[in-house]
Amino acid sequence: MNQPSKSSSSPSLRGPADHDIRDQIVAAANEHFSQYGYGKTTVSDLAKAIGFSKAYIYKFFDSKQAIGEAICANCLAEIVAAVEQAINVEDLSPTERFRRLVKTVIATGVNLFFNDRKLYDIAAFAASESWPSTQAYDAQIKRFVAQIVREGREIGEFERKTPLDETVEAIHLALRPFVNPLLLQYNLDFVEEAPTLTSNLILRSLMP
Amino acid sequence: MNQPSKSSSSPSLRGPADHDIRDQIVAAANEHFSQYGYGKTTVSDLAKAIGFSKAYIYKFFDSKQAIGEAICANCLAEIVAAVEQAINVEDLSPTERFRRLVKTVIATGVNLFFNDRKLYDIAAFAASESWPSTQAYDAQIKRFVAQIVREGREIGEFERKTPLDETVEAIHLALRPFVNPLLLQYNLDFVEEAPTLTSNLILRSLMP
DNA sequence: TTTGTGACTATAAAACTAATCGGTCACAAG
DNA sequence: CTTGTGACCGATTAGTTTTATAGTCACAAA
Repeated sequence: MNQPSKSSSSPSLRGPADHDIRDQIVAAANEHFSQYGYGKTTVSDLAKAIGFSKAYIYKFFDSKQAIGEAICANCLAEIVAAVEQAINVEDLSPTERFRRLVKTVIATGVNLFFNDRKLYDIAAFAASESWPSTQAYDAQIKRFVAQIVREGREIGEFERKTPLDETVEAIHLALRPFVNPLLLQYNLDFVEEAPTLTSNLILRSLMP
Repeated sequence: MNQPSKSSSSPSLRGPADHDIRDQIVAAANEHFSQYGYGKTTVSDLAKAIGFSKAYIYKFFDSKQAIGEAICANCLAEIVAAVEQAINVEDLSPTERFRRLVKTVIATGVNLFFNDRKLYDIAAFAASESWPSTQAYDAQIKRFVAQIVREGREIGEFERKTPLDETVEAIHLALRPFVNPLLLQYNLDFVEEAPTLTSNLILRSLMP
């Protein structure tokens, strides 16, 4: 067996999947990237930060971009977590759940933009290049939408004539300007009204 | 009166509003910008094209950007015209009118992107800087939407509970990714399904 | 007055060079 | 086997210099 044990899902990773050093690299990258930005951080900087040589980094990551991917994935996972927490509350109507989904996804994204701009820039670039992390994020949000719509239909709160797939796809498309980090930055002017306006529009279209 | 007679609406114009030379400049700019792009065209190029000196251009336009504004306005006016032609057909239901609005605005925008990329780039830049031409374009599309929704409500085809303003604003927001040239380029992947999907979603939300 | 220009400047973009950085590899130590 | 590195190469990038260009102005001809 010449091939080193690869991580379960993620590509462009090298060496043992769960390794102390890997976590150290990610931690250092998170600090450096968010402080100086992706472009101004060199791989040597990260190596120095954890007290190893640059070459050693490449035992764990395929490329600098792969490190960016990891940091970006963390970033987006936080948004997903925030949304999950917001909508997974007992005794919430699908309507209310959906409102919260929209509100939280926008608020968390905007927060990232203003309070962690350097990390946001990575996420935006990732979105522009369709990195796996971005696709996973997108898919996760879509899953949340599908879950809420399905529940709403079962309860009888939402209409059932339109194919579920079409509904979910359309909703996802309408939310894209605020879900996708690359697009969000061009829609900041609408961030105040958008949650209510868009939620209302979509919920009206879901009415039985 | 020291101030030269300014054009009625547009700022950053100089000298007589309707002047043969002005049209010549615009014509030359249209050709050069669409062929070589805004950046690669110099004001001297335009001057040479119409057989005058560069300085004379500045008797009619405040800046090179002002010329770009004029060309961009033409561009967007063509989209507006296409939409107008598509929806102003006798005996069309508001529903059908709306479908045509969405379909045409997307198709014309995409066409501009693929067949007149250099001009599209100007429009995209204009959108990113919110030039007056872009704002006017936006306002015009919004007016079309308002007109259709109003008619649909009068006929009883659309619901009347939601405030008209809110409805129009929400629809405009949902269409933005395809109306705004800056955003359109990031949504090309959805250009096939978007018209139907988005139209259906919005029309469902308009149902009485 | 209106039409038109050459000469000028300050700024921005090319062009070029030097340094840096991403990434690899052979090799060493435990 | 795993852990770890210095030396090296090609491609970007940073820094500088040089060139081109946007925009102004004083002035001239009709």
